[in-house]
Amino acid sequence: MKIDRAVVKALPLFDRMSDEDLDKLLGHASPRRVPQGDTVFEQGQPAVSFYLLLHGRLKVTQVTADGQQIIVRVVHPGDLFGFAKALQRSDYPGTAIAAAESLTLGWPTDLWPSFVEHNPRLAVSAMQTIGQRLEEAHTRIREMSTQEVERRVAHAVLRLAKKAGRKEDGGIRIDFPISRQDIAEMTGTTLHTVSRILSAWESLGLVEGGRQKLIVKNPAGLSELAEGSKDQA
Amino acid sequence: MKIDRAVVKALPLFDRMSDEDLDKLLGHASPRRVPQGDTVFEQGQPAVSFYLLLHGRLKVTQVTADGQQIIVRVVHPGDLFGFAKALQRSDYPGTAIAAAESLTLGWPTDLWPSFVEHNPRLAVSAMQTIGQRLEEAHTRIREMSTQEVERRVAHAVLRLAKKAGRKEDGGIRIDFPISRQDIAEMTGTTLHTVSRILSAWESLGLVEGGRQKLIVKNPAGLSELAEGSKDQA
DNA sequence: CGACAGTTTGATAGGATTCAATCCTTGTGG
DNA sequence: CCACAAGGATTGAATCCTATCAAACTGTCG
Repeated sequence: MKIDRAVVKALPLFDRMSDEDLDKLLGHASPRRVPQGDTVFEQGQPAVSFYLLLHGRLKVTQVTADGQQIIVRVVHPGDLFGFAKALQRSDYPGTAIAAAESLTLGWPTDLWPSFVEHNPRLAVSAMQTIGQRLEEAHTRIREMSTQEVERRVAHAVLRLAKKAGRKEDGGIRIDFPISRQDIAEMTGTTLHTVSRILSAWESLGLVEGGRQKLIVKNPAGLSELAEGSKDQA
Repeated sequence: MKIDRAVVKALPLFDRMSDEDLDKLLGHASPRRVPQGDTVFEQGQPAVSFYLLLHGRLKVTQVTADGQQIIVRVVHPGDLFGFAKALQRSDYPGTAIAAAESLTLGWPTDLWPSFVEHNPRLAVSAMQTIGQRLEEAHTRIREMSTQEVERRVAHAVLRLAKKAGRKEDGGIRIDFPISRQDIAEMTGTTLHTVSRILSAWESLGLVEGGRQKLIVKNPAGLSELAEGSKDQA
């Protein structure tokens, strides 16, 4: 399969890299088409590769010892994922599963250290990426510590709309199949509660739901909910 | 104030650095004694320096828009902290306050990029550090999503015992002043609930409480609680 | 047109927060 | 050295949000 160099070059992570270096990088990369529902790697497997998502959408999940599942994060096009080696561990901490048909680019994990040492710029960029992810994690911790479920769901939906939203007639549609269960696993609640909340929102005209479908009709209204306007009164 | 080079050199983050480079590094560092209750930096301030904790104990807190406070993490001796620049932001995301009298080493933030570019090894180490922190954050998210309060508190206490425990007559003492409120802010609950839980544990002989004091008498018993033995039955 | 996966909705129970009051402990000042 | 202030901790009672249990519904796919 032919890899479009321009696509990769457009990503912030690689934009400072010379064409020469980039070609060398792409020379080692293996593209892979991932059908919906298939996994790129699974929790506990040895980390043999790290990846870049070119197209589609992935969910990274973790299963706890007692069988409960959570969604750690959603991978959007342009995101690097599965670089366990950078986290100083030899196996993947989670499972990456395609929420929609996806296209990934994979490199052998062994190449990571040499990449980083040969391209300090890349090292800095990668570190910033992880840093941002850390901040997102802290945001989530903060939300889960201090906010009730409805606000957390509001935040999660707004984030999805921003990261994976596509404008549509009178609303922003989440551009990949997403279930109530998924949202529940992102916010630390149950699908029942999510369903109730979305139903309530739908009757308020804030969103429009459906089977694995979600359209935000009134982002401003949702934001108000998310920010907890009740304190302002 | 004289800085003990050997102390710094012993840290994993710097152990691969040459004496020469290390001296250059320390030449730019400013040591600072931080009395209990004082802050090293505060949330929202411009990130002028990044730090290393040599001695003592710090709590990194965040305050939400509506005034609620959470403890993001506890900084232990040997930990790097406050490197907001690496997270691609110009201000500190949280406040670092001394839980006990502490000693820090600070460098101007501007030096960070040059450090990293001149010492790829350091870049890798730093990235691993952030990576570990990310994992910790995910662990916390997972716990908050799936576990009831008592198990979360058990985990938090065990972590504290491991990171800041000091053996004592028939128990492991958390070696810095810590209140129920602190534990509540670490686990996303209220001090009341924490107090009730600790009281219950004390009557079971698992811990011994007191004013800003906590001694783990039976780590194994606590672990059992933390792992959720109820599912095993 | 079944069958299944996803969704909705009702009823119930329970864990945790909130509100409130009291009790300790520690440090300070007279 | 003792008393008092002040922050910290404990405990009770009531409430409420959310999970759980349970059942029915519906859109979609083969």
